[in-house]
Amino acid sequence: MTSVRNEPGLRSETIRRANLSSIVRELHAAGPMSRSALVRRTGLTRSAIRGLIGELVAGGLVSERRSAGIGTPGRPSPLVSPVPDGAVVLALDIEVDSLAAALVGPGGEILEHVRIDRQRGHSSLVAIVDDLAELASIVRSRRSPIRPEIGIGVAVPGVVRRADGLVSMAPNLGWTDQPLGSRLAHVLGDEVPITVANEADLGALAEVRRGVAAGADHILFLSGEVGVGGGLIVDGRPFHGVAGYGGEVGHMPVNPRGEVCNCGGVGCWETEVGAVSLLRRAGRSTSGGRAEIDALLLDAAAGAPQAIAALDETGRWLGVGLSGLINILNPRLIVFGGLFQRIHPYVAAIVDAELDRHTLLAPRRLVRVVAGSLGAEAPLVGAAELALEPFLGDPALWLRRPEMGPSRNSTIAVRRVVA
Amino acid sequence: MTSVRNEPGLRSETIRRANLSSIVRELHAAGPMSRSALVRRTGLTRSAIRGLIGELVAGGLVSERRSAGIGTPGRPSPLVSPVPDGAVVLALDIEVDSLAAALVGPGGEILEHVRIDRQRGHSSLVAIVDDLAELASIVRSRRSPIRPEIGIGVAVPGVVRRADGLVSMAPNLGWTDQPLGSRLAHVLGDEVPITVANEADLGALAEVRRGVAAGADHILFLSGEVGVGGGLIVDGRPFHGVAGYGGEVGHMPVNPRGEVCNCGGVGCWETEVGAVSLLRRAGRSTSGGRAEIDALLLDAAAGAPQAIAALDETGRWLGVGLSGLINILNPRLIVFGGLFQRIHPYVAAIVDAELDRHTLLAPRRLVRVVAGSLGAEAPLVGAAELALEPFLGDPALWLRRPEMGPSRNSTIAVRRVVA
DNA sequence: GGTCATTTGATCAGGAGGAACACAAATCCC
DNA sequence: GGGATTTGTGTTCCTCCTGATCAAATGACC
Repeated sequence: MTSVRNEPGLRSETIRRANLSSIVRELHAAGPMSRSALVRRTGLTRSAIRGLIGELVAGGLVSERRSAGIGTPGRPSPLVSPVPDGAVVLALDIEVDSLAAALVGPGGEILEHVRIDRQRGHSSLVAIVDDLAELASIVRSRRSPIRPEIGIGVAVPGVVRRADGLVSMAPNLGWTDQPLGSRLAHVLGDEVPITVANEADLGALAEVRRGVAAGADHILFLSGEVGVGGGLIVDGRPFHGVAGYGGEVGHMPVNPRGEVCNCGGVGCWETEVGAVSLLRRAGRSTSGGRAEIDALLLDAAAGAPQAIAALDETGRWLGVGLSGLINILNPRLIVFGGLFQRIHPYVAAIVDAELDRHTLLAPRRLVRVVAGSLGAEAPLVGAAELALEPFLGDPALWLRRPEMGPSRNSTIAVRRVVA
Repeated sequence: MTSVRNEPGLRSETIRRANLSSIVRELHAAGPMSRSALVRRTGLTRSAIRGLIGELVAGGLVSERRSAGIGTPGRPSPLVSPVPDGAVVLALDIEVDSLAAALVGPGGEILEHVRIDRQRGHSSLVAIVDDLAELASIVRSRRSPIRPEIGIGVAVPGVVRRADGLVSMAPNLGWTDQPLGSRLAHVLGDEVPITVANEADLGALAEVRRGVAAGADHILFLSGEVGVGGGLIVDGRPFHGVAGYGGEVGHMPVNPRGEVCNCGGVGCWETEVGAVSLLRRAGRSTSGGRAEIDALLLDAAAGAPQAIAALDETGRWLGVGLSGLINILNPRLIVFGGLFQRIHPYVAAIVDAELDRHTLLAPRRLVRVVAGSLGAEAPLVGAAELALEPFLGDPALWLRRPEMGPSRNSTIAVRRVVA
């Protein structure tokens, strides 16, 4: 039931904000383009674009310069570009075996980037946050002086409550109900909004903004090393259920006679398709991490039967689980990230065959399974996009007023006195 | 990647349309209310509401009348109501064992309603469409003269392509790739838009608009007799993947050693939780349909062990499958419809217990499982809501102009001649 | 190199739409 | 019956986009 809203109704200002947003989004998505291209892509008139661009230029968010002549008749249209320093975000990424920080500018340009290895296994919240803070100061110092970031985005391999960045569960870090968001705010300062999200959700966002899924409306991103995570883009927007817990496809039950999962359930999908089961099937140490997987893939490439059989079996279970997800979600694209991106060449054929067997015909025809294009940096890129989102949605909030002109609202109403 | 759009950019008119829409939506959702209540709920000013209501009144879509005094000081605010004939839709419902038609007015008021029994089993597209046409003419004749409906919504127990109403698969009707949409347009006329959708999708829409889930943002509606269907509401809007095929939760794989499903797969959820498995577990005829289920429930209520055991087993599988869905979707509410609504009292406790076992803690805490409130009419109600949606989204398109005033755009520009 | 077509920027009037304000009307309370 | 309160009414103002017109800059062509 709709109730009282605190926001005011739509008014002229809403239009302006939305139109500014659509210009900034176009530039962010497709890079610098001519003013006339913006006219075509936004549907606004030349006059309107002119006014809006003027405001963005005055506000220091975009710049115009003469475009190099490109052989078309007519008056040349100036090239509009985002100003590199216009809106910079800090992206942080907590992975099972590494930590990373980056400064990212509008258009997704990575200005600075640091990644350090991390011991696999459990670490305290405080220790990780301190390490992240150090990485942040490193990338910041490389680019000083810089205006403060407009937002901070953080990727975590765990279940995250969006509202405050509480990490409800992160088995690979050994975390339960750890207040990552507030701890980060404590260390990094609370002037800048900090948004924490699941790494798979951010991988999905990254691939749909800057990767193979660019511009797709409905995608499912699958990521995982030990655990298996899913990220959903629905109608072009990130999906995350009621509290941000959505997308935990790893704990979909697929095999009631399967193994016990570390979530407490039995036969969860991730017990069949995760790195551990793949390594065990191949007869390898399950504690080796990424190097062990790489060795397995080398074996498979060389034709080792046990390696190939292990990948086939994992591929079959991937197909079984994905079938259910495709039936439920009817996505246009499934993007393999993380571990799955690396094994994609080896399992793609089997996955497709399983999909043919288990998926309803209609949604099957529409979906494709592809490897991601961003590799290990997908969550970091997604974290930047997440932090940038408020800016893209309403850039007017970040317009620096050139000078505060005298208020024109000085009309003094004359009170009429009635007898 | 964003591309050239055909729509113009946002302008003043967009604002007006959106504000008209929000007024009409409020009235549709919450029923008649005072003008001042609309001011509070839309966030618009009194001036704006005045103008907008005036336009809607002049256009014949709403009416104002003095409200009965209700004991509050201040000038009384007139009650704004949708005009019953303002926007009427025709809703059609194809069920396994019945067909229905209804005329539904704004506010969801059912003006006329007919439902007839149907032989369970396969029927040709042509025969069913002819029957629906007859039902349509019956409800129409009961309310003549009436202006033509503004839309027709159709519920089908099958997989439907939204774009043209092609029924890709409807096992219970024996349909494969049947062009229901175009056939209906052929018989009912193509002046009025016809939208066909899956019955579970429409059940979800019905429950979120007029049922237990009123106003919830994220819900999963579960429906089914023979097959099992799911309907999703995501962020308050119906979800239906790329082509409308989303929500087919019945074919989620849950038991690789289970039975063969009529989709060709093995161990689909619906082979474990559908009516057939329930009846078989209870040792009853699996061809009996609804009456057989009712008898089973009577037995269970009387304490018959086999009936109770069968319901328990179905409840366990319900819980297992729902756990996966909750982990993936993080919904606020799961609404049991159709068969599941009827068995809800008998399985609720077991389902909850299974959810406690299999669902991740964080999303588990936020979700509730409830019985639907619309019973067998949920798909029909949803079909009406679906047909009404274009009207709610932009009521300005249905404003009847009282009289066409002389165009004021008669400014004749003087062409300046330059030397 | 000049001319013309074409495309696009610049400028300005116009219109649409909501906000803000003052005032009037209608109701309740005392 | 007077006052407080709430809400409708009417007017003015501001914001923002559109559309028309002119000017500028470029390519194509002779």
